[in-house]
Amino acid sequence: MAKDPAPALQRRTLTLRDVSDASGVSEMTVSRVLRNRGDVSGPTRERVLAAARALGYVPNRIAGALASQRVNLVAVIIPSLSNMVFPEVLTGVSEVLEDTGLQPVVGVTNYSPEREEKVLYEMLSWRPSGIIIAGLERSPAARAMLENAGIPIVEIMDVDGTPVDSAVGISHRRAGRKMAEAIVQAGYRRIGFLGTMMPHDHRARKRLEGFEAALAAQGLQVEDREFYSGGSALLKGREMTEAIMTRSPDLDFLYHSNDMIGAGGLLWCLNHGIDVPGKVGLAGFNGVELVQGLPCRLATMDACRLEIGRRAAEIVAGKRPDGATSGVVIELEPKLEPGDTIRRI
Amino acid sequence: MAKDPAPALQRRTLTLRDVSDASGVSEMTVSRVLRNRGDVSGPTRERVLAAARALGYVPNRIAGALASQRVNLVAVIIPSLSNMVFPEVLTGVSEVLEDTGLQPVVGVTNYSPEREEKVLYEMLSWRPSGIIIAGLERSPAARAMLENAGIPIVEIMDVDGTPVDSAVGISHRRAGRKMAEAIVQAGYRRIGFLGTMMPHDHRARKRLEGFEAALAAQGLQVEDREFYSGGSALLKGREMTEAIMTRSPDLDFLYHSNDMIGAGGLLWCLNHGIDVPGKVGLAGFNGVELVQGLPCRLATMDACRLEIGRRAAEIVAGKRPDGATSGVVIELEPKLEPGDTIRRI
DNA sequence: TTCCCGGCCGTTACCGCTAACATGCCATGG
DNA sequence: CCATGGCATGTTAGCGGTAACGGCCGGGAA
Repeated sequence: MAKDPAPALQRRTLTLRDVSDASGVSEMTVSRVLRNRGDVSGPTRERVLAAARALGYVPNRIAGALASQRVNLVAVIIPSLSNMVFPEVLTGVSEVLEDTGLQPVVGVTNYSPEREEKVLYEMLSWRPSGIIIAGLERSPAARAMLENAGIPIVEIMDVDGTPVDSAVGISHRRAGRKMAEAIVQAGYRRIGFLGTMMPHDHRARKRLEGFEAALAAQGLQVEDREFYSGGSALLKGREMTEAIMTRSPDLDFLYHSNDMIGAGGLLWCLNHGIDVPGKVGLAGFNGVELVQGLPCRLATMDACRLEIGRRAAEIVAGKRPDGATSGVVIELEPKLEPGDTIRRI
Repeated sequence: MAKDPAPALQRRTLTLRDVSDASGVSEMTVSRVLRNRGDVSGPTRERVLAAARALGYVPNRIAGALASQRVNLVAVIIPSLSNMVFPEVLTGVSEVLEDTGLQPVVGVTNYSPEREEKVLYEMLSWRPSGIIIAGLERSPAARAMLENAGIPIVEIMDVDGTPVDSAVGISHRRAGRKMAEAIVQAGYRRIGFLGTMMPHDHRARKRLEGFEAALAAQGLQVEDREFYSGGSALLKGREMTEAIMTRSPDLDFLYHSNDMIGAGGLLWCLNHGIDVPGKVGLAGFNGVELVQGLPCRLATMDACRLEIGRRAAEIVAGKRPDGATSGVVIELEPKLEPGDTIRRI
């Protein structure tokens, strides 16, 4: 922003008044210049900008927001930052918000409904002009807060449920189903499942539900399953795969609830000389970049993370072609990427 | 928070006034109750809380912050969210801030000085009560903003330089040096380097500088090098390793600027039946969880990310034993984890 | 010339909340 | 008995901006 190093020894933080004094115009005029709003003559504008820069003035948005009843913040509430999927959603959001004057503010819930409630409350207390929040399942209190917020709400990642307002995501039930169908189609019959032990990861649960439903439709079922929580997902993937394959050596497919444990499973199989995808097939979920670097490409399903972030941001920013900022529901289509770990028929 | 779903059909957002009307006391008393400050009788407190809950009132922090001149926000400014290292720093920060009433707000710069300047300006305009910011290198304007902010500033990750105020981190030069010494000690002599092409990743640069300096002290040098930018780091690690080993087949050690490309390199070596660590040794940097899941543990150096986050937060929160909130410099000691990819002597 | 209009800038009244002070009440002690 | 003091509550005056409106001035239209 400014290019001059501001003067040393500042007693208190600067206000519009300081800039107006320094440039000989009213505070209102300074405000107009700094916001680029209303008519100000060229020379005046220059004088004001010079003064502001020289002083190192940084506007006080708190005061500005209170007076104008407008806040350029969009709350983005997500369960976690550590699993590669949400950072990509954020990238999409930032991209779209970039030139709107709006700014994303991130809150993390750690998959805890209590924390979600707290984070939401905290966010709302700053009166953001929109909310993007992961998932459709939440406590009654959280739902009430969203309903009464009076701002655009976009629930993301998932469309299997009833949104408060708008929603952008994929159907995880359908994703699970699709994967099951592809697996059965490829001739696998004795299928194992490996996943996380997170009661609040509703999307993983829905994928499994869809997966099992599709198997059932073919007269099949999940033969064995293995769960974990915490720790290095890659390592857990190895360990769980070892465990399940020892216990049920006749499994011919391992469906993992995410790519990271899937990668671990793949590494274990390759290490043990198991023929992939001949003897055992593998699949994960999310389509993270990582899988491209593995010795052979893990089958996965792209969760459309970037696109979800973009579309959600477009809604809150009023950037949709139809201008709608509420009641929009967008279901994206996850793409199956068979990679090298499902037999080609 | 509240447990009742708030009443439907809210015309405008609620204010203290609405709660005070509903509970028959003054706004000031409501304010006292909601902030748990000052004396309020038990019954009054109950009535007020009940009314607030029933209405679904959410305080307006904007007004509160303006009136009290206090903001419970701590700005955390980092280069990226997508490489596993900063989320862990954030975890440490959140942990410590948890019970202080302070709240972290994240800004991402994408390793761009211009964006850093913008993000910082934006953050400062909300008058946070502290700043935690990655790195020591920044534009004069950014430095000036920090110097004039009048709040605790903690620069994190790195201590090789002059902090504006406080700093918590490791010496990346020393980290590079230490790794070089361990490698030479183990008998490796023809050493290659693989890294990112990011002119603004000063910490990676410093590690390389330290690394080369230590080699030079032993009469050695980096024999070949390979750089990348963008894409899946794991895949790039494989590709770069293939490239460098094809070009310089006599290299006996590959030092990677981060664990992700190191993991890619390791997978490539294992895939090509190269004896690790006998014929070729490998090392990365960061100590990310991921490396534990690889077929053999990549040598790495823990960057103390969690601890850095914690210590930084303690400073801005005034939680240090000595209560200092400025001028604190903490150098943490990165630990070499030799794993299985450096010969044991 | 008069009138009107648009460019430019200032004045006033808040935005919703809290610090600081004022007030009323009751129990207590001299 | 009244002064004293602590509790519980109310009143007042901003915090630092901005919306809305008003005033002044110069120039083109009537």
